[in-house]
Amino acid sequence: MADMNSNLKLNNRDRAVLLKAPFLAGLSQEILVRLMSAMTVSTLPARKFVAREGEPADAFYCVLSGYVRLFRLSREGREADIMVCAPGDTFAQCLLFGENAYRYNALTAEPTTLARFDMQAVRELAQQEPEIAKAVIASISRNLQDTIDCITNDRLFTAPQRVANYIVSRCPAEVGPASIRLPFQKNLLAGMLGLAPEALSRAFSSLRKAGVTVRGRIIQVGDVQALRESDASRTR
Amino acid sequence: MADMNSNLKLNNRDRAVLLKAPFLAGLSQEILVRLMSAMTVSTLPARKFVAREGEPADAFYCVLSGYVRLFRLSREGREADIMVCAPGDTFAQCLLFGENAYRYNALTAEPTTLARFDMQAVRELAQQEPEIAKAVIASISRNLQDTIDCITNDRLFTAPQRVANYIVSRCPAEVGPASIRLPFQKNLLAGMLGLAPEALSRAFSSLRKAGVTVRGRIIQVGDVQALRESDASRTR
DNA sequence: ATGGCGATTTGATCAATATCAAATCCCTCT
DNA sequence: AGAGGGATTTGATATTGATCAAATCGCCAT
Repeated sequence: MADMNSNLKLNNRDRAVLLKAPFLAGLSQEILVRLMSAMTVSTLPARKFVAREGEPADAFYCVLSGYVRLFRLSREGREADIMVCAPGDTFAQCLLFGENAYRYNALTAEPTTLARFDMQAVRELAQQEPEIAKAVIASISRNLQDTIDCITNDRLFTAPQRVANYIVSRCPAEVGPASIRLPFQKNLLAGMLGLAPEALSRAFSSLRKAGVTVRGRIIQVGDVQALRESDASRTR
Repeated sequence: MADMNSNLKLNNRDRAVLLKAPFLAGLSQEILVRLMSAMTVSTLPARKFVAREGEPADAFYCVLSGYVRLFRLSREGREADIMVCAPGDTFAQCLLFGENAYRYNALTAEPTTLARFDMQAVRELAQQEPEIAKAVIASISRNLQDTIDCITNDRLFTAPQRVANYIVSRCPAEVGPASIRLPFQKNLLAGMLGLAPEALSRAFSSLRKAGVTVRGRIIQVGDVQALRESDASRTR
């Protein structure tokens, strides 16, 4: 990436995200140092490709701030989102011991800071250090679980149900009222849920009767438990 | 599983499948011996649960013969297939260093022989032997790729397109005529492709104009390349 | 606070697929 | 070879969500 701003220094916020990322959390100091020697940090503006489907894969990434959208293109140019990576998420790790080309496009959805891990270097570290191999296994596993959740959501639930599930999953409390703020544009959320933006919008409005109010990025829920158990989450 | 037929001896066919399974292929003799000490073999009749969602996960499995259907249930009892495991496929490996409960149901679709790997034992082996850790990473990665393919298929293609893709993927030749036999009931295939059985049936009949003939489990394709590039694989 | 513009919503329509019911097929067992 | 029964197909209809167009909203820079 020609216009990437690369530097070795992390600001405090990014460092905190990195150390709490599931991939790195729980590793010893010594191991962290070794892993971070295979890492560089860079910041990209919105709408830049981090990776393109078919390109040789020589690095995987951990999002430190911002969001990265992973998607594939059909022959006619329609896009299918695979997932949206938030701070702390890792992507393309599954290419460590497998294919050597990216299997999807990765595009920043907004200005984004990334930790870039050199594939070859980490491959070698993982062979030497069981702790690193374990961290890789754990984080790919989490990825797989999330992807499986995505399939079952798509196949089991309607649009309003998936939206309700998403809202509930982001509410801090299990019961009572809640107010959350979407961390990104509705556009992105629609893609994540496998919906056209119009369908997301209609899903929100169909959730009004379950006590959901939407104003811009702010979503208010009358009662989280009621939403979880509402018709919208049960029909089909 | 009370009615499981457990034995340590593998017949030749099952042994060959096991050694060629992506998870084990390429491992050294010594490592294989150690892994197989954490393994037992068992044969189950059709329609037996190998695992149930929520149950503590103390083993993962490699299919040696037969088929295992992985699926989740909605609250109302509708089922969503996640994948169908064929001989050589491994499942539930992603629980090695993560959750300790199965995240989905696993049900034999027909009489099935399985290699059962003790989770705890393999966990320890993977910590000691980088080669094993590497094999685990590679096979979970493959799993993740397949699951991602599944999502993009669902989101990008219509029923006839997905069916056409499936047929093409199973044809031995890239071009010219082909005749394949479905390895299992159409029921299962429908689930794999995220379709109701009726929709699969209609998809097949809509592929007649692309040169596909179906009689029982036998599928004849006039020209594989034509099918790959047909409208059925391109519309949308 | 205000203007402007991209993002979102709303409306109308259409295409895809689920669902339920009935007819037919095909595999297996005798 | 024939019967029986589950699997599959076909038909009719209902739902869901995509698509295209137009109206409106809300965010951001003045």
